[in-house]
Amino acid sequence: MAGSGEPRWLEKDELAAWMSLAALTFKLPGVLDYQLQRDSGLTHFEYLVLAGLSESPGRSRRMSDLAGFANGSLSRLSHVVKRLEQRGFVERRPAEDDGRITVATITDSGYEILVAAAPGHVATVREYVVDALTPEQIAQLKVIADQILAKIDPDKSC
Amino acid sequence: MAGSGEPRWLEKDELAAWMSLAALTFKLPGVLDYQLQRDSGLTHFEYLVLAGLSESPGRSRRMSDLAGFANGSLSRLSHVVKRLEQRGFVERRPAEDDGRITVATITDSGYEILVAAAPGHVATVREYVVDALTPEQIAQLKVIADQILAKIDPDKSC
DNA sequence: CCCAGTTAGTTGACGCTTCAAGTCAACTAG
DNA sequence: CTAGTTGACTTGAAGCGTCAACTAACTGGG
Repeated sequence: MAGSGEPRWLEKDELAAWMSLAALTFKLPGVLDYQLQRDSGLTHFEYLVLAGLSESPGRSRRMSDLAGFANGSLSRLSHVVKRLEQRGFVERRPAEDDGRITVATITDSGYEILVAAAPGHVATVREYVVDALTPEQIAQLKVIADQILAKIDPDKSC
Repeated sequence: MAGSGEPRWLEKDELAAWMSLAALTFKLPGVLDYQLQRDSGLTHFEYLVLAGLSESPGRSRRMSDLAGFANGSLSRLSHVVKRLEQRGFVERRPAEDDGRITVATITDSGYEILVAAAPGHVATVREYVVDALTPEQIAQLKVIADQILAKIDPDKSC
């Protein structure tokens, strides 16, 4: 698909909204990563991985789950978890009942890093996103983002 | 900043909206890049660079301008333009009046690539973003994104 | 049982982005 | 006019993500 004939061009306001969204997807990750990296030595993705583990039963989660939670590919997660393991923030071991499955667990030192990183990260999210919007806009944003996400992967119902 | 005392935690719905937006900023770029790469051998950033040049007077623009337009750092742009130049899609030369300035120009072959890429790209934007939303939501999205962007770089008024 | 097929995860190479350092041109004060 | 500073890029190295290939473990039909 995506190439047959002449697709409907974007209206002026559609284009403007898209350009704003595109700018956002380029710039927001940079802001988040910069703050986390500077203050805690973590990327946003690493933060999400640690956060995902910390709020799971037994502070553990299988790789595929975690990848879904952190919005990344399994391959990406595998690389990241290897590095986090080398830094002593997580551990990995195969599941007992199914040897194909790898279960990652956050360590105490990983948990400490996460707890130390959280306030600054939350403050940044607040500063750039939440406090920039009205409560009504926050509600709108969630609906909008979820509708787009539903198009991207239709299954993963949240 | 971003670390003094105990910052206000996120409310449940604030957190939910943020997680949706975060998921979006992780996944949307992948979708866009994938389509453009597969169908035209371009990244979204490269596409924006070519598009920015094509709609500028003389099909030319100085590097800093272009970096701002394409939402990237000057360094990133410099690398990308070098590669695009090697592929024959753009040319570079110093400005006549100020030798520090580099002016990039899209070539005919670059323009062809862009024109060939555009329909598929627009169709993708339509499929995943524009058609997922109501006209009202599109208007909301623009306002929301612009407000967040204004926090990120307060000067760059559009 | 056993082998083909599927599922889960890992790995290495390659390309891209970032960061810090470097270049060169243009002001600017003495 | 020249020494120092600022501005506009460019460059190289280092780190991260993606893709394709690979390994290992389970599953299911014959």
